[in-house]
Amino acid sequence: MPAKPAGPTAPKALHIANEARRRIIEREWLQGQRIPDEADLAIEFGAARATVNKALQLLADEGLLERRRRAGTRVTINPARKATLTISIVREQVERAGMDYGHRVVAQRRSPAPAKIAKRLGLPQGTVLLHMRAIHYGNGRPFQLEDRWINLAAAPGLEKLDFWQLNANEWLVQNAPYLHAEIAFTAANADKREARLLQTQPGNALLIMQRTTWNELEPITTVRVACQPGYLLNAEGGYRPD
Amino acid sequence: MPAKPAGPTAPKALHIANEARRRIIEREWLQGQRIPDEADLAIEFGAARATVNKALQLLADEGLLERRRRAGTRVTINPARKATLTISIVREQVERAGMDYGHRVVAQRRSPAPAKIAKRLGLPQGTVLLHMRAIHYGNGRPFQLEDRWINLAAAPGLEKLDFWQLNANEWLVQNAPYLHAEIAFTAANADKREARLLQTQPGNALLIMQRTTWNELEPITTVRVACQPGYLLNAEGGYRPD
DNA sequence: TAGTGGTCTAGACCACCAC
DNA sequence: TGGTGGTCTAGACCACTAG
Repeated sequence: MPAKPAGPTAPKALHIANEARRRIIEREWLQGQRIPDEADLAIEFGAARATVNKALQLLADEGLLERRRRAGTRVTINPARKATLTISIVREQVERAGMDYGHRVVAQRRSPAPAKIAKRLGLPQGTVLLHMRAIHYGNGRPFQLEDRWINLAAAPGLEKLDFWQLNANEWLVQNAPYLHAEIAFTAANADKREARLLQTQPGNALLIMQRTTWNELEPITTVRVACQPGYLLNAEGGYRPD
Repeated sequence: MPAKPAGPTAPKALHIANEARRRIIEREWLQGQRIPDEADLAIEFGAARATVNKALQLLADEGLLERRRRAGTRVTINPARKATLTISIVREQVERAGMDYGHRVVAQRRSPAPAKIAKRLGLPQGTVLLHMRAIHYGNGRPFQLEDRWINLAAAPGLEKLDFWQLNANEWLVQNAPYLHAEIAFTAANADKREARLLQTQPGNALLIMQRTTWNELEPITTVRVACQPGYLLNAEGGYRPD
């Protein structure tokens, strides 16, 4: 008899994952210890092995389990805490906060890449890039400063656009999907220009987000975003609730 | 004839995912457009529908596709860029950087929760918590400052421990697994005490990481970590390479 | 109400590696 | 070399919702 009903509406794999998580948290399965193998758990939960596999892979992705062929599945001793940052386009961030969005281009010109930028992109120093700086506003107050370098070769069609009006951020998201990205965060003291543009004082601590993206062949763009003082970047961590 | 060989060693689902990603990136499948349904793709790739499903779910998790029953699968218009932060225990971070790890507890005492902390934990103001501050060192130089509040009720066995010697961070990771976590980043200017402890100047911009964790019943701990000036936090973004 | 994704099952073969 | 996880298949039923 093939295919039993897939459960009322509660994904069985999730149920198994949650139950396994409970056992780990309540120390029924101890750190470093082996847990029963997939076949046994399949019997216990009355599920197919594939379903148990899906559940355990979920926990392994979360870092709670370590799985190896032949060696079995063990509870991780020092689980790394994983968090997922969802970085949407600035406009959506601002609008989600219930503010009116605006943006203004401060500078835009072709310019040979400085050593630092060239290195970050992996391009020869002096390669001509499009350099632009813009301010994103929420309710008329500066929200983020954007300092972006764009590899013209990787963004066909971009030369013709008028970024004085268009939003480079959104154009790139929509027109130059990336394959690989590097993201880093740091803090910096606002310099005079940043302070002026953000309408704050020089020296104030700013959260800096630095992103570089590549397609399969070449770098697309690198951007340094300086957030307004006090900006709190939230990430989602932990596991989904039962 | 059941079960064909699972492919030489190349997971077929990954191959399909990569090919689909290529089609998106190279605009063969346009933003907002519907892509063929699972059954058709299964035929095209000579795979079972379950395999195609796995591949497309992967892309949906990455934010490249939006899938809805009956409506089909569409290419996301403004894909949110997702990044995964892997936050391991400080000692591992330091050691991975090739430095010697050390840590020193600066203060430790029971104390009623200040309003701000109580609110963050969702506990009544004045609840007695364990408050501790510690410095983590790399090669003898301050690496991170940790300011932690622990809910004693959620960490049984903790009262008896000697945190002047033990590493609270690691003890908690090993003994009080959390179910839910909130993580946030911001920047702050070092105050005098922070500057002294980090051996830097007051006013310097510090990257601040603020984490709070809960088990299924109650908050466990909240911690504010101040990183040394110039600290760069790397996240992993984008998609896995082909 | 019919088309699409979501999920499960039973069986199978394979890769890996601890023993 | 055998036990364990990794993956695939073919078939099935169900949930959701666009038309």
